[in-house]
Amino acid sequence: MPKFARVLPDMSLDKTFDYKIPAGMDLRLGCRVRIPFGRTERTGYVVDLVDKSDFPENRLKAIAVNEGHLIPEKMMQLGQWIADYYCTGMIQSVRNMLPAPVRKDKVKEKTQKLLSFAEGIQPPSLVPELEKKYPPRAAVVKALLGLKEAPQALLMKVANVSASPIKSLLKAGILEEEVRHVERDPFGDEEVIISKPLELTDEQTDAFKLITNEMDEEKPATVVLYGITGSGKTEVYLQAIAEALSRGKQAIVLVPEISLTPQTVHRFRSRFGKQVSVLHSGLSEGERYDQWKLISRGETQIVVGARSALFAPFHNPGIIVVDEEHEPSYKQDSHPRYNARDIAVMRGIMDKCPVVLGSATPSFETMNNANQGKYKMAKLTQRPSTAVVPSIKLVDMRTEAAATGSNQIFSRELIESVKQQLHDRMQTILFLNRRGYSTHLTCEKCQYTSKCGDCSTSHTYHRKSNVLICHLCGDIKEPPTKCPDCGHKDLSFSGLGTEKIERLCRGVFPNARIARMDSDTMTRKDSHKTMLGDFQQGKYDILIGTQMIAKGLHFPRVTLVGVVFADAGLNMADFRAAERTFQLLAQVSGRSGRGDDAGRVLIQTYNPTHPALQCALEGDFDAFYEDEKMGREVMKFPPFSKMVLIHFRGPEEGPLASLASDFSQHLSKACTKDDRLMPAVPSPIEKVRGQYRYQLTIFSDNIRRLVRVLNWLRLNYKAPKEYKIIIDVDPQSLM
DNA sequence: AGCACGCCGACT
DNA sequence: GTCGGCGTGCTC
Ligand SMILES: [Zn+2]
Ligand SMILES: [Zn+2]
Repeated sequence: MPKFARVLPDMSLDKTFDYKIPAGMDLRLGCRVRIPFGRTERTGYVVDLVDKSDFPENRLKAIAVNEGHLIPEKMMQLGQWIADYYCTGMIQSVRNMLPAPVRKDKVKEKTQKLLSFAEGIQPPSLVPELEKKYPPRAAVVKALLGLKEAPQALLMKVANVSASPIKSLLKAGILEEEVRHVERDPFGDEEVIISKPLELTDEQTDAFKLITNEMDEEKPATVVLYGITGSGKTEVYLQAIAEALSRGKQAIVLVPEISLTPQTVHRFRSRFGKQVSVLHSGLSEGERYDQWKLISRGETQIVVGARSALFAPFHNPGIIVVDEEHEPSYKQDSHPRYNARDIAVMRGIMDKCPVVLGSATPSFETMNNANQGKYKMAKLTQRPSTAVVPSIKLVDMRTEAAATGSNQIFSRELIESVKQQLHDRMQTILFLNRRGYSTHLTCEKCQYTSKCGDCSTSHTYHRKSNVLICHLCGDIKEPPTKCPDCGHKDLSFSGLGTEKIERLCRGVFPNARIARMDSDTMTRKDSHKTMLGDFQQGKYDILIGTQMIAKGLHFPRVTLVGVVFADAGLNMADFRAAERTFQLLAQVSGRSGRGDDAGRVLIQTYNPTHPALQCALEGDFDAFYEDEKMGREVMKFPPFSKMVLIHFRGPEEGPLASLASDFSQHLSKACTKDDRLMPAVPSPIEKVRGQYRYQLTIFSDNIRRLVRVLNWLRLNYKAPKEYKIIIDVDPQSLM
């Protein structure tokens, strides 16, 4: 055992302190300890074990208590990597790896009182006499003969008695009570019938073999499982996981929060039963605590969960699955701003286990890694023969405008189709391809959006100063007073919203029952679920919404999906606009129909030749990838460079702008030819909750070096009071 | 980050 | 006289 432990106190101090290790204390990296600190005692984490200290060794204090090993050694290494790469302090990274209830350790172990017969009691012999005098007590004894031991509530139910006969039996010394620790059960009383592994198709077998072969490699590769909707990715995961378990290892399954439904968890529980634990935001503090402890004690072998489940404290994971790997929600939007998909790959390297990235529409970065040979690739292209796919059609709104004499929001074809749906008592989803806040100036009629020629990115409209700004290069432009394409005078800042579509809809279909879902109407946390539930039960005919209604796409009575303006997504000021639009349309088109009618998808657009739309229409992912590759290579957008976004926040605009440009100056001194430092600009959303926002973008061919520079600035560049500098490496949102 | 020390003003 | 404002400095 080394002489000293380097300890990180659990407060936002982010400095380590060395301590003597008392004789006989078995410390490892990742232990939680109590340390004397100043004149008090506090909690900390052991981050290093050393034989020499920089501090005068005779002044070192000793660790007070070892509270136990919370974080596996390799995860401490992972935590340090995250802190370095995403430019945060180690303490934030360590905290991030522990669920709040575990870190605060305020959760009480749940206990249950179990009733059983007292020792030395011959219960059957008691029954005849009790039956004469106290029939309820006899019922309790008879019930407990079968149960052997039971909590009071269950005993009352089985014996069909009140609490009093049990109390009497306890008093008489016939029953005794034992207090025992139990785990809180997040699964309710759900009965699980264990399912047998399904027979794999040839493609699934190939995928399975590709993954499991990696388990024997010294340096297991990451495998992309590219499988169209309904092609059976999950069965491949399940059998690969079984293989990892058979080698005495554990498995981590990440699923995007919104896909983490009881049905998803059930798929895993019905194969692996009690070996499965879950970690997600729907758990109570106590449940989360218990699930984490089960994993930590090695009592479960599999975890299914959202982003943070990646930090499940398994000591020897044998496989890590990231389902729907393209989902932007894998990126955390607070410090440390890690992407769980990328960190999964990193954990796979550290734990020497294969990582499986599954998706029907892999992200461009992942495809690129696969095509460059960094990742291996397995494809699932077949659906069961019983599956039906919807018919997809692009509706050219330019010819629609020519035919009707003016620009329209709804094409005649869409209107007729909806009317038919209403007549047939079938349901319709009207989809607005928008993500978050609209920040560009768009022609309401023809969807024209001004773009920066240098950066092929939409200009951002800033209402206060009435200018268009390119948020990458800072190019400033006067907004046009009328649409350069169609001459329309209303160029709208907010873009077409769901509200307006609802209004129009009520006008065109006055008798239809219409529901609208967006982040404005969905204030309560579960109102989203409620409305989807109501829609599924047929309480509405038409559902209007953005991304968040994606789940409804799979409801069987939804046989028409109208994408109102596919262009809205393409015009977002984000180099991933085309990719996101393609993924969304592919998802809409891939809706798995059951029964005989998968229905129709109508995609309205002013830009029908756009590759993202054409390729989605034809389901041609490879063609889309090739086209997108050209665009990104020319611009050197990620993954052909790395991107860092730096946010500046503060209460006054002038000082904030100065801060941003001053920081930029300091940064530019440390930049090399490998870095492209863009000017500081006001953020697309200039002000949020009284805080002004500026941002600056850096592209780099040497991210490790850039990150070292940024870490140095983070520690040494002091922003004025009330002003914040936030570093976001590999951003998913450019706002 | 906490927490103490410390050095000034305003209230009993 | 003492209560309390938060500036400065330290924690192995
Ligand atoms: Zn530009
Ligand atoms: Zn126009």
